[in-house]
Amino acid sequence: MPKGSKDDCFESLRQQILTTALEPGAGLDEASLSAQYGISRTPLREVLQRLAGQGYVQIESHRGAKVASMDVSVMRTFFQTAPMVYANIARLAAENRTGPQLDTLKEDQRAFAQAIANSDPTASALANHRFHATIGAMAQNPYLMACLDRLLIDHTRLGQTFYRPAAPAEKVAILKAAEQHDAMISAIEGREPSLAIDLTLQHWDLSRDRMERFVRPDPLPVDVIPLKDRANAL
Amino acid sequence: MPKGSKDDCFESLRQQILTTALEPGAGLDEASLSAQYGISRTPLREVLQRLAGQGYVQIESHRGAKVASMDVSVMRTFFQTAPMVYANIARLAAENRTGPQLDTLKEDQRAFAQAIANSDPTASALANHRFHATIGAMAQNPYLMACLDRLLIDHTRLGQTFYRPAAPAEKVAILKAAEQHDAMISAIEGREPSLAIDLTLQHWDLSRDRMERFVRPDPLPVDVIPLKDRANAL
DNA sequence: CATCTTGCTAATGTACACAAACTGTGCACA
DNA sequence: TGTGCACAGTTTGTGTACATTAGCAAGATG
Repeated sequence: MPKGSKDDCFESLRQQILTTALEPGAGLDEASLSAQYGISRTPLREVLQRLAGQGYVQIESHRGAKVASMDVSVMRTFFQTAPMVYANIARLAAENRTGPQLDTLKEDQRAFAQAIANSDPTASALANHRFHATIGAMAQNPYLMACLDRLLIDHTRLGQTFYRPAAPAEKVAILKAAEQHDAMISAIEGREPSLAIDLTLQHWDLSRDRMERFVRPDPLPVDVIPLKDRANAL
Repeated sequence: MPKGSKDDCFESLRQQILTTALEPGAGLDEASLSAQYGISRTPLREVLQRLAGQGYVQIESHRGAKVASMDVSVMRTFFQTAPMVYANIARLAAENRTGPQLDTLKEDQRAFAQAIANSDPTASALANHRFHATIGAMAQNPYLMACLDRLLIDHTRLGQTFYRPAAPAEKVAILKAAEQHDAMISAIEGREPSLAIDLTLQHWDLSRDRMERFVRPDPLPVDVIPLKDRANAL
């Protein structure tokens, strides 16, 4: 799909990484990517370097670029760090948000609701990502924003890898998440920092529980096998 | 000074930015820089992009690169954010530090003390930067590290702009800072997170007071002008 | 006289060719 | 049979020429 635009390439790669269409650790070949997007290797390399600067990819000298990995040690750190940063971002967003930013946030939420209605998990994940990135922008804090960006990358990717399309609880959870978004919008619009923090932490708990349930699912019932068969097994 | 190495160029620009030899907002011309460091424009652009990724410079499309600015709104955010991040980094560093990292930290502190002994403010600022960056590495938290990196850039630059070589209090303060570094090393070595946090916050208070004193100095004595002259003025 | 248009200039952005480095394979030798 | 080395192939890094764009200044036009 030759498009010719560098920004298109950047966005495409970014979204593919967020949706794990490009899996963590996947190699990114300059030649094939530049051919794929119809741009030369020079601007493609710039795209990769920008992605590396924001934590999407890792570049090793003479070994090319890889999608940022997500091993267990990173996950541990993620769960340790996210709530603190999210809470502080929420506080600052409630204090510093501007009118246009609030409009953007509501638009993000509309897109999120639409994606849920369409039962499109990829689109909803990306819309959710944008929603939280917009809250980050409201905080007007470039330092925390650098941290938040990286957290959101891994959060969105974890949400994808832990997504179970078949589970009915999944649908309930995402609808509840959408409700929480609405409440967060109200808190930010009403400039209520402490409420925004509380709602954000509740939102985090929901997301964390969803992921934990995936790692440590409900054990299978032990008495599925009838007693008579159990006797036979012995 | 043609050196031929890309990393040299990166380090040189980085240090010049940290020491404000390149002032915030200063334009960075590709052609002259590539000539200066004896590398072609392509690798130089990569250097600038890497610097942009870490927050040292800002790149605008078709307008080239500038040293990251430091306006008042950024400063406000800096003072708001730094203590929280520093404290959390200190806690994690005390919990997660490794032996080799501790050696590096002690080496950084030696270099800092040496720079103080030599009365070299530029070298001591860079050594101090490395000291705190090493503590950041100990925390093993890539999310907070991204935040810390940006904070340290501005912290080091603020320290430079607020430096008064003539003030005797300055010498006292930097010696006290060195003592605090030693205490922090002990706390990290002894794996005492809460102590590390306390010491870090004390260290922050010292640094903040130094900078505040610069902005809001002690008022000049009002009775310097003898009374008789004052009568004449009327 | 003010404002808009238009062309020039100096910078950044792109493409491509060449150089350097890493990886894997095959062969020789212990 | 196992180990080490050398070479080839592939991929990344660099240099250079060319294309494109933003900013500015001069001129035309209302």
